[in-house]
Amino acid sequence: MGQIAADIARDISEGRLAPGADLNSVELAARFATSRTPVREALLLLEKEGLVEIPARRRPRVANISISEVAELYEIRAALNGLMIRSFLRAATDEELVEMETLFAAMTESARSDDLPAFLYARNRLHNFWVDKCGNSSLQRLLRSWKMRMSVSRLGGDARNDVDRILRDNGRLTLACHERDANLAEALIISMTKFGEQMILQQQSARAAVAKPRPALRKKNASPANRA
Amino acid sequence: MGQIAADIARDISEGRLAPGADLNSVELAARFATSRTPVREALLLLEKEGLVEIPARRRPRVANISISEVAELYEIRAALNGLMIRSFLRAATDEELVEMETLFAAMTESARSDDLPAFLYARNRLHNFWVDKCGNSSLQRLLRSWKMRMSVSRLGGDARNDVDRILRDNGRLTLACHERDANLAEALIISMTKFGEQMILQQQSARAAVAKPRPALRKKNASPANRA
DNA sequence: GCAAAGTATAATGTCGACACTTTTGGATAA
DNA sequence: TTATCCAAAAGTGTCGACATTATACTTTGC
Repeated sequence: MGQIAADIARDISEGRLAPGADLNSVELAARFATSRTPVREALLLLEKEGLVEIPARRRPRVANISISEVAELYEIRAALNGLMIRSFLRAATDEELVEMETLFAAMTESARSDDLPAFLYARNRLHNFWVDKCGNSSLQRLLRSWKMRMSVSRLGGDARNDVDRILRDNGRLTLACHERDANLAEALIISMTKFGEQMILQQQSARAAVAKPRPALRKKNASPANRA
Repeated sequence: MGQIAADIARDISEGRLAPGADLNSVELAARFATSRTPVREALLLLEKEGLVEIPARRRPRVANISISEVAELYEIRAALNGLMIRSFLRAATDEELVEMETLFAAMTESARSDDLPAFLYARNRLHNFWVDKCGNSSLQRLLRSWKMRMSVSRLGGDARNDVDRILRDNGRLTLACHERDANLAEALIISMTKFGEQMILQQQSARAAVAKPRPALRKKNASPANRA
């Protein structure tokens, strides 16, 4: 992906650019020390990824994912994750299964030492491992491009409460993979994906309750976030 | 989608632009009576859809889908179609099921009168109906954008031999939907999707055997197809 | 004081131009 | 002939400029 698009995508999915934030090409061009053309290209790319909305003739902004859309996306993601883990088990060598268990061990370890960032990182590594080794490059691209859209401002949060559950689920899935039980692995990852959806929805409603004294339309000066 | 992108996409998926055909932005800009900027935008869009390849600094060309990629895409498509038909059955009203049967009746009718184009059109209408009514707009977008990539030069062909099979399969699926048997419907549509894959692969190898006296690299004048 | 209308500012989408790279096609050498 | 090199032609990616359209601010009327 283009460097500019990747940068903006990261800013969005790591929460530095909130949903609705202004993405006018002039400011971005200045920020990236380039003309508007490559910026426009990047924004169009991100629009297709679903991270950005570009209403005709209006300024692009960070996409605002509705509750119902979250549900839609997670339903698709659950199905694709199921296919992914099946493909993984079909393609994986025994050595790779061992590698997988090493990755899970890292999760366990950081959970034991109460290191939340390390734990989330380890979980990511494990999941990415499955994706990378599933042997279906189109599926990889699809899942990766959606990961961004999903993980929008997910990290941090109050994931601490869920560490146990996440650890347990991933342990089960790792075991199922170890035993090459594709049906079980599929069922597990689908259930896990749906649990992830619940977490997102909770967070979203919590956020909506706290940070919305007003409908937030028609503000005087919009999004002072990226004012140098 | 942009008008230009849609036009080019149609030319590709209906076979007027063969895989590998040149898509340089100058000619396209002339053809669409515009500057290169909107053309470039369209090509980038189509690249993301998978219909076009744009090597850096080189001329864009119609994407060439490899055998293994076909397999990958169909595996994903099978899973998504399964989800789609489930979602359809969850969302569909009884009236819509009646409408569905009307559409299937049209298929039967055109098969009886040996009208192949009408038959394929009716099949498309039925399938699009399911997609349109599945109630998951993200899934709709995804399936639609892939349909193009799949149906690349599919129509016509020797589908005549397969009319019976297609009719039978769609009949079964329609019936399963009528009875709201989601599990059966899913199994059927997955099997149908895989059959579609077989057809594509057959056609592709047939074509490869016939139309490839040479590796087709380094030709003197490439693709005189779009010379006005 | 508040809403509506009007004006000024700012951003969009498209264009033609430019420097640089790839491709073409021919000239040269083996 | 066939391969290698070189110059001319063509194409790419990026830029700044422009007309058009949206937004922000100010003035006007109530």
